[in-house]
Amino acid sequence: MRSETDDLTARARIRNAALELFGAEGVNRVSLRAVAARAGVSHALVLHHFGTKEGLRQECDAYVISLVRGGPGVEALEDTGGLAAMLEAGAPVRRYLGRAFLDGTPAAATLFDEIVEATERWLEQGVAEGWAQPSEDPAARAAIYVTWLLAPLAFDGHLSRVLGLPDVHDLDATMRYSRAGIEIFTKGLFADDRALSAWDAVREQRGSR
Amino acid sequence: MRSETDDLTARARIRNAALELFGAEGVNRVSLRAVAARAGVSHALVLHHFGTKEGLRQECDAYVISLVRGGPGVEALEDTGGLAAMLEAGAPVRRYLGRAFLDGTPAAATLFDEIVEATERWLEQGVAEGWAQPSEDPAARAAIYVTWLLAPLAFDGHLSRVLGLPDVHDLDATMRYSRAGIEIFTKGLFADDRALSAWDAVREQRGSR
DNA sequence: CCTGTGGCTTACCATTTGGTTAGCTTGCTG
DNA sequence: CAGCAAGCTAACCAAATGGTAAGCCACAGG
Repeated sequence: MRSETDDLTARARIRNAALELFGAEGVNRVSLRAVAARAGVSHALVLHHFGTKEGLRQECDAYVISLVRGGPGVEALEDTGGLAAMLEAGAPVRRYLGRAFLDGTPAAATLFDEIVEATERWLEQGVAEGWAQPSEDPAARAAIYVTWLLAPLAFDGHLSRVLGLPDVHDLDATMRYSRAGIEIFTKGLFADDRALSAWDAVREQRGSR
Repeated sequence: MRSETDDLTARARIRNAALELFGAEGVNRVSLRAVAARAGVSHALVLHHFGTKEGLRQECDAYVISLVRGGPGVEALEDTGGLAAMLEAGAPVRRYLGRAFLDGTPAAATLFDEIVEATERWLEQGVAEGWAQPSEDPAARAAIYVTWLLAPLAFDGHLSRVLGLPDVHDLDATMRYSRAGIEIFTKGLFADDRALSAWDAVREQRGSR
């Protein structure tokens, strides 16, 4: 197993270093000098290759998004909404994606929209085929569903701490909490309609005000 | 309605300004000078009152957490896991809390743990009383449930954009997506066990490797 | 009237940040 | 070999940031 420092081009090394650091810390908490140091180059080289820090971020965005889109099969965005490909990607990429969605970069916003749209189509199909529950508000449901699948990426630290796991991005950790999620998606969480009724009561109350 | 700039003490004005800005942008993207400007004071006064930026953040943490804990009834953390109080708080407070969880401050971590623990007890009670589904892994389920309730706070921008709403923190917006969430919690998302079966298949496959 | 004391500001400082410039090295090509 | 382009660096810069020092100002109490 060769060291990453040896073989890759400096440009790729910088991109990878940025990917890891941006994903772990957030873009604005990471300085170009930190990226350069991790890549083993001078900080001026980062600018030489990417122009600005924003340029570097865009390169990371494009790279990661290309991984997700061109993942295991072009139909990735057609089944579980591209999220399968995302979850199969390496931990650094996953972390970076989570950060990107949180930071709200334009590229991430576009990707998010795509995923939600694909998910809505997918669920619509599921309803037609009978394996998904119908919904009063399919658009909102698709959006919420996507945010829920992304939630573990956003709250990784808390999840791992609470579950006593070393790192949520470990496959073991992913397995455990995804099981809990699928359980809810399959059986629901509530055994009766009281929450739904309560919500409707609130809606009515507000509507009559 | 008086302007906030008039009556409050400068200290409180600074705290409120910090709360808003930190919540909207994230702590490290906001400078002390920006906070000071919004509060209408010099940036040195911020330091005079709170010592350091970290001190200011801790004050915000403590203030917001006290709002959540001492919200509508001390039993807040006993029913829907303190999240009800959180959602009833004003938009700035909600935004700040979301950021705090994402930034992973120690105080936020403690609060998160409390909420998860309270939620687990609450669900346990629900199972005993028959209004909640049983779970194979109650701890993981409680943790996932909490992250799911927090997800809209984390992905507010994306949610509002996708749903065509001006601001997720508007009550109208909250109503809409929470309805979709409760729907899933009540009816589930999948109408059969195929996702659960697929997960178990993966587990078996991994276990035998 | 003096004398604090607390709220508050101006002026300053060291550090870090993203970004620029000039120049060095290496290797390819005419 | 000349020269030229690409990869790369050291040195530098202006701006912004968190933080400090000194002092102003109002007002309470002796």
